[in-house]
Amino acid sequence: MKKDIVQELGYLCLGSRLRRLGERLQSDVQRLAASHGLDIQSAHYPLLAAIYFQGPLTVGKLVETLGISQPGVTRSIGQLVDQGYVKVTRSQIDQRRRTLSLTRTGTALIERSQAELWPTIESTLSDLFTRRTGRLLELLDYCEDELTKSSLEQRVKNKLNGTTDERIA
Amino acid sequence: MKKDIVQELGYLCLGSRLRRLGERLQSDVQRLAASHGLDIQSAHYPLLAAIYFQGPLTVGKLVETLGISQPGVTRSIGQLVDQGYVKVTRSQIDQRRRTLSLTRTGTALIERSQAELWPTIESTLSDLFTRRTGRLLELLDYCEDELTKSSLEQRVKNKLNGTTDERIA
DNA sequence: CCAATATGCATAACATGGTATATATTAAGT
DNA sequence: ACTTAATATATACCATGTTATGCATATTGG
Repeated sequence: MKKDIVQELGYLCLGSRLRRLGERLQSDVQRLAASHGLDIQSAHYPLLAAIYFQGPLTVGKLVETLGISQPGVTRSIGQLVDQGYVKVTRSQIDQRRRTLSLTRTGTALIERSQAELWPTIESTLSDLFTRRTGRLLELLDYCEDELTKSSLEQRVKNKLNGTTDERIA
Repeated sequence: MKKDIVQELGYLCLGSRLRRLGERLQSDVQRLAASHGLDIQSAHYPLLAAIYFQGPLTVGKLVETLGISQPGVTRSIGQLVDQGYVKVTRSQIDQRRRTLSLTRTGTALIERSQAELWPTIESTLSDLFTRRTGRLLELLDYCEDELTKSSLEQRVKNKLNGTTDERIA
């Protein structure tokens, strides 16, 4: 690997590296979902899952549950409503509150994802990220290199095909 | 801590969590810089540092060195030129290439940052992130909680004031 | 030498996060 | 009851990353 500068700067590049690694994983998950015919942005999974597992929630509860900013939740919910996965009802007792629940389509999406996709992703990432090193930077180096050699998407597909390929993973 | 859902979903939330943790660190570093009178976006440090340590570079070389996309580099460089930290010269031999070097102001900015800011950030983050756990998710839980209790910014300031406060750090 | 390809950078459009602030509704204090 | 404060959500705008694509300049093959 090159990027001597990144390694030399060490923790000073940590913010940018974490961010980019996160974006990379998000887009891999999204591509995987797409290849299963699941039309979803991976960043929306946490919202849908929270509603699925905890039942109807308000925007504020979602913010609390997920630790994302309120405007972020509001926008994501807007998109999910447009896509028909979430429906909104204004509370009768408090007209400010908007209660969010899954539509039939939304529920189906989550159930299919949970059955077909999540376990493999979970297991692949767990393999990749569970490493003996306690030093984050080394773990980060390792994971970035590995994901460059073979993306999460590729790894998941290999796993599904039984091509476990331990030489790479 | 709440966020049971985030913990329950595990690696499925990893992308979003890494990304947001990264953004948080970036903005803390930026606030720290500002409080030292250093007018810089923290995401630009890697670019400036690369030019500082390796001498004048083209856009393409920066892309290679940092592992960031070319449009990302182009935009950041544009801002750094506007701020007067970087100057651009078109290569005589190849008119497509743009060579980037630091201005006097840019060099001063890096040298002051290196002297006054980077070592403390490095050491604070190293303390925080060097933990015995090999499981990334546990490390992530730990770091998110700790940074919620006391931000990187606060920790660095404590460190500079000798308020080491090992109970929190 | 000229057409075709390759290279280096720029531009456009999007994704996903953030903060600051506006608006609407409810709750509270006098 | 009526002003004021608090709460829930929405809107506007910014930061930093990404792909996809355009355009100018270099290089190469016939």
